[in-house]
Amino acid sequence: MGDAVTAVTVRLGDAAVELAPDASVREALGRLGAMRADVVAVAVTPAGADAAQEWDLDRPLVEASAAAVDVAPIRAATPEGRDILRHSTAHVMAQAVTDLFPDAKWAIGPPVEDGFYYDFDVARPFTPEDLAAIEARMRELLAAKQRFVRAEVTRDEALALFADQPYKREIVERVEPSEVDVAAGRDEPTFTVYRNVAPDGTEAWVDLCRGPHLGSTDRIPAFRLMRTAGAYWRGREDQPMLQRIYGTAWESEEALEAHLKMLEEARARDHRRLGRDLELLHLPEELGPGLAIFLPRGAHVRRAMEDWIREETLARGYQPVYTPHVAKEDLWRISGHLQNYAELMFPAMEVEHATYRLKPMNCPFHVLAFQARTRSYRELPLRISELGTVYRFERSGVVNGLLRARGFTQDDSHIFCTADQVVDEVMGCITFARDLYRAFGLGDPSRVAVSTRPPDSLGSDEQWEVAEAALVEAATRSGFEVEIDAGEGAFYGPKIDVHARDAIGREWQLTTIQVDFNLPERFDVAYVGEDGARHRPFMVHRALFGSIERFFAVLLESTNGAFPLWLAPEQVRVLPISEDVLPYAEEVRGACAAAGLRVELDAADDSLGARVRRAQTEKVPVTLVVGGEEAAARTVAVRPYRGEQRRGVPLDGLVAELVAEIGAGRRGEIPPPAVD
RNA sequence: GCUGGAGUAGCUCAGUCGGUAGAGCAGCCGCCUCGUAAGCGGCAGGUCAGGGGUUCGAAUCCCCUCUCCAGCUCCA
Repeated sequence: MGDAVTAVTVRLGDAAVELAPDASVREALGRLGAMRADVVAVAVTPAGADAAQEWDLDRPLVEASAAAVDVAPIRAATPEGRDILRHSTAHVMAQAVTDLFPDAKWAIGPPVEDGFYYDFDVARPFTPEDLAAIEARMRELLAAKQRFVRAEVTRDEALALFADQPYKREIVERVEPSEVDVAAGRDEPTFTVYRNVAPDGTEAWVDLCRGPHLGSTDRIPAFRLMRTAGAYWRGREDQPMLQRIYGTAWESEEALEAHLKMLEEARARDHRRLGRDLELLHLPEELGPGLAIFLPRGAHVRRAMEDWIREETLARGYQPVYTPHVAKEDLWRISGHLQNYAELMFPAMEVEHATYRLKPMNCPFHVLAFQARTRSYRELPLRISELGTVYRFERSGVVNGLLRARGFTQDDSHIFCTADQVVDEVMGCITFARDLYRAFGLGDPSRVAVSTRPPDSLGSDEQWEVAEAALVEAATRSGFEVEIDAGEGAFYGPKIDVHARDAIGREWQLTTIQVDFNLPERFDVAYVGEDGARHRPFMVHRALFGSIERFFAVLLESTNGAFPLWLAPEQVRVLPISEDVLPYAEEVRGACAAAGLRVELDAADDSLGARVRRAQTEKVPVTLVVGGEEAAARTVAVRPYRGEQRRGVPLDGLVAELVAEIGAGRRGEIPPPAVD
């Protein structure tokens, strides 16, 4: 390094070309036949380096400080390419904001999933009219064909350049020298800035940025400003609130349109809308935010979920308990919830000189169940389980239908076990979670993450280390690649979160498995060991659905309300073609009901077409149309929600078929259907 | 909790300059007796989120509160 390089060999796959050091990577790609209009940047790997760097197209080869480099074009329609495109669009937006609001101070403007944002400190929040004006100004800047020009500066130069930009100065001041800087013998980091240069050579704007960027502003094919939002500087509540503008940018108008259409569809999939339209849920204002009523159709689905988990829980050796919804404050003081969790608990209720609290968690009750009598090591592992409804006073801004509620039900279990049983027990929970995801059509877990010790937490270092290691071992031995979410554990112990991906690709955290060493200590929980002495058990807490309500909402949005047969609130609908076949239609309904199917007869005074339409829009999995032909032959015409119609299907055979499908569905043997 | 946006019939939405509210769907009643995604006609349905203010007059303008949405923060 540092030696004068006279020529650089540039390789792309099998092709190679030798160029002068001052040639740009753009030129190199051109010579290699890999330059296209949609190439936004270049992945450059200097010989000997183990990772590629993203470079601007106009950056000269000499800056690689290597005699040979590997290059690969980064195209707009790739995740990396879109990030660059969006990052550049964020810069253009900041320039437009500065043009329209000269006093605006800039914070950060990164690409994010599906778009970008930029945070500003401005005198007043942006209005929708401001957004339209900013977007219009951005279109002028795109047409102005400003080039993005990269430059390296020192810390002092950067501080001088952004003398009137306090947030940029703060960023500059906080940066430590990177590994690259250290390797190059620099004790100060190098900063990069990007100047926006107009075709006439004048500098229109400059921003601190790691890059890379597009060659020029007219290379942004399609963008849209989406919305404004408040956001704390550096994401901390004690910091000033900035005004954030979200936008999105894409490689083509078509891609932008497709994205906007997808957003529209996601809105239509909202569980609150589906819950209302399909008469599953009722979220009236009279109840209060974060509280829900399950209407009969929703209740049928929920019961199917609850029946499944109850049966499986018993089959896997858990003991059921029932516990109350409130308890005296003393209990919450012993458990530590009043000290550590008070802001999430509903306020106290005074009753006959005693103070009661709604339960935010089921754990203390399960501990009391364990302590109902002296426990022997022979009883361990003891798995205590219930569907326990808890109430948490969530801050008003975070409540979100069933996904984030103030009252919700956990399929909650606490496993009391010895140290050497922990790994097996946690593995059992992970396997259980996998089986549950499969049965409910979510496929296998998409992500398994162990959350480690957070800053404010109870317990000793040794306890945490042992428990974290046990969780990692259990997840690994269950066949999952474990990710570590550092510092994300609960205050009372580390946890494993099991995530699933829904039908439209969104990831949800559902199952949580936690080790709790707080409660056993606080309640002085003990069992009598083989040696006759008292021993402290480990306590593993797990909720597989997470929350029944939340899982229900995820399932509803994932299936778009078209539940698999075994979960559907109404599994079969019978439609008589005319009044004279009503007796046979009744018979069909009766045959289904006798087999345990949830079935309705729609003999309303509407045309068959209207009733078929109603059955389809209500997403009933199986519609049976019966007329004279069917009555005579004791068959049905089957119209499934998805798939082909079948006529002349024998009634008995169909009922057996549906019963078999329900069994298979419950056992997780039916793969999820195509996206509805 | 914080920032912005919104709240009109069960649902989706219109309502101009401040002049006391309308459509489609759903519901109810009647006609039609029907072969696979909307047959026809009629009726009823509103404290315009709630409260206060300005005004001769408020869905419309102002203030407060509640709720919802999008974020931030937080989380199952």
